[in-house]
Amino acid sequence: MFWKINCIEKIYTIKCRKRLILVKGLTQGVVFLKITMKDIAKEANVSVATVSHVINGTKHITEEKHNKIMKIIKKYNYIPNSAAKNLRQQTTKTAGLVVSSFPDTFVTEMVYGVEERARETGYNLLLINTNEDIEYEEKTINLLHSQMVDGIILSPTAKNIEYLHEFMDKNFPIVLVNRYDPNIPNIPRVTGDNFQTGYDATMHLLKHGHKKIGFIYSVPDVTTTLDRINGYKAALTKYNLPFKESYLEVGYATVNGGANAVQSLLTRESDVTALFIQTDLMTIGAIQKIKELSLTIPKDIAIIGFGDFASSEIIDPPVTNIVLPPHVIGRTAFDVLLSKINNPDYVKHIELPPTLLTRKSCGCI
Amino acid sequence: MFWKINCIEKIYTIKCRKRLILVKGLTQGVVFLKITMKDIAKEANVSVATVSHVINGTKHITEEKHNKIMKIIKKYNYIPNSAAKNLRQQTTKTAGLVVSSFPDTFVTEMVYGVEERARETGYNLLLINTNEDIEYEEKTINLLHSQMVDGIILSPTAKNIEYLHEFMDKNFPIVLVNRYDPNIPNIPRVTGDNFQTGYDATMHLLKHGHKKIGFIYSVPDVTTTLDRINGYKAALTKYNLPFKESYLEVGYATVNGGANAVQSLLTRESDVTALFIQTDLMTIGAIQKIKELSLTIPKDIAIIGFGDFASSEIIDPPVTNIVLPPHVIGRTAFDVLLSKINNPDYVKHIELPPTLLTRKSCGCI
DNA sequence: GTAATTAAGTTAATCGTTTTACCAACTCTT
DNA sequence: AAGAGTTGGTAAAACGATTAACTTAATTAC
Repeated sequence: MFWKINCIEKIYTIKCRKRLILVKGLTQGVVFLKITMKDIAKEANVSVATVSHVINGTKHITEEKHNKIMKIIKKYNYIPNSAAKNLRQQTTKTAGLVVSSFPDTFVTEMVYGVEERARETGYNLLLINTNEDIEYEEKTINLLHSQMVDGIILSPTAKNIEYLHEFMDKNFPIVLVNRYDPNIPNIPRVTGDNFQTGYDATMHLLKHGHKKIGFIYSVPDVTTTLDRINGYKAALTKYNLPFKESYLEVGYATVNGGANAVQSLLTRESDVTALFIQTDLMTIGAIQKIKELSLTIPKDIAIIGFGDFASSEIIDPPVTNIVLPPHVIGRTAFDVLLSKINNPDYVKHIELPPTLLTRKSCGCI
Repeated sequence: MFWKINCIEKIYTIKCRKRLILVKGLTQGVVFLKITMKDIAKEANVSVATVSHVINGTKHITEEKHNKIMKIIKKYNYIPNSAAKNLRQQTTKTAGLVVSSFPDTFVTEMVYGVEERARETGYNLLLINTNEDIEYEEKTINLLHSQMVDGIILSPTAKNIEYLHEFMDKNFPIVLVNRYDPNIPNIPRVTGDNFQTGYDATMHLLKHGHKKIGFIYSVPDVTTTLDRINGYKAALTKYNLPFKESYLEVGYATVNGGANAVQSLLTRESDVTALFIQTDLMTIGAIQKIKELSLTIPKDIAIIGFGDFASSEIIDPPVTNIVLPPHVIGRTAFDVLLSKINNPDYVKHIELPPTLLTRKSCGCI
């Protein structure tokens, strides 16, 4: 480290680009030592404790000294070293947001919701994308736990997150968002009401005469998918219709995936008259493919998508969507995390209800 | 702090949910002391230095001790405290990404690019959105500078970022992305070639006979906008056409903003036959408004948008877009930051070229 | 006028690592 | 067999803040 060269404990004022820059130690070569609280204290002729008290308002200090210290702090543009502060205080005012991927605008909006609320409450946000890699997820959470963040909002990769028990037992605040593990009920979570989402969308199609409804999901074996399928089943049951496994198809949350899913679903079950599609990109791919197959929407195939992407209204035909409020989910998740941080016993499951936005693509307008 | 109660320096093994949890100190009530390196060392009958060397591979340790220590580490699921590590090493392996807002899929994609590269190189990412608040931006960068991150990727709010001089003089690694300040050339940056973007899009319209071309931008006085306007002007000059200020209109990067911009532009300059629109949401709003006005695209008004959003192809009519590669820009920016961290003298300006994706909306197919 | 209280500052311990400098015990050289 | 090198390990000093406990002086109480 270049600054280990026998430093003179003195602060130089050097001129640099029209402004004064204050540097500690030798100024020849690449020597840029950061100013510390000790330097401030020395210059103000007080102890470091006093400086700390002035900065944090933890003790009353006479106005004279207060002003003197503040002036020096300003002059040096001094900011307390976060690492030292974190170490001593055992807290970082930073939260971790661990998502498994950014498949669609839904997750993106949710991230912005979390970020917004964090900013409002003075927290920093460490964003991590595990890319659906469960080992990386566990590794990451371990790392974050080691004094990097005060708590974590996690949208887990898999439905099975047994490893979280360890952190719960250690009392490390974790809040689940969007996805969860039904076997771990005593962990707070904020999600959309996915059962209702599946139910409402399906009911809407059933009410308008559809009987063979395809269901294109993005990822298997996560609660968002499973709950929506359960809602879908419940609606079918309500109409005394049988549930057929072969009406389900996976689309991997991409445009191409959506197109391929439509292709295989329609070759397998050619009598399908409606589709419920779980992410915006898949919906776009599906519409593309349907047009390619010279079928018309909604005459030949009706469509309900999930998540109201901006272009829904100007697509031909405008797309009916069922939506959950990702931004609110994100904000709420952060608030829940704060509650959990402040009260280790806090456990609450929040489910936000869906809304149906009817447009032409479902033929029901 | 509840753990201040006269702790017994001993580690208990308690049973909890089928697994063993190891806790230091008293186990009654809410006492969860984290295991430290000292505990590991004590149990292994070695010094903390040895444990540290084993963990970091900084010195050769006999296999016997090595294994013993590793076993204990595993048993306790021990991870070194990051705050202490950061403090001692004066580095955090964390980068800050400061953006001014998330107006469109472009910025979002760029963020994912940065995140992806950070993950690949073992860095953590602190994401901050300044919400176009320049004071918050400066405050944030100050905070991050204080030992929270090793460097920053910044997409600044304003064109004028004089305050950065201070950090440059202090040798704190900052890389600009997307936007920059032309008055500060000696700071590395990664952007799209916005001049070329404006030039190419305009040229394409001019080539196909358009002479009165409206330009809807999102934010005034940032380089992305200014450079594209310059490209637009250059193309007009090439065709010996005059530049008219009144063909420019601001749209604030929202759907409604785009719609309003079209409205006011067309009332002011009713003879406009083509529009070049700078963000996806504005494009969507513009198309909505144009349909509302019973004009047809591209017959009455041709459109070129910026940024290829997924639904471009299935909108009616499919939208011609000029694109820059946000994902690559993000990735590249992170690589540049790494270079800057490793070599304080590194300065490079990287500009990535645009691509035109021709579809029906510009009438040129 | 003495004791008790308050106020303003300071001292020094502490947070949990990393890393330099040192030591003791071997192994080679010659 | 003495000196030089090497190897495996440790003690202790950082890193830069916060904060409990203490001091000293000034004020108030009785």
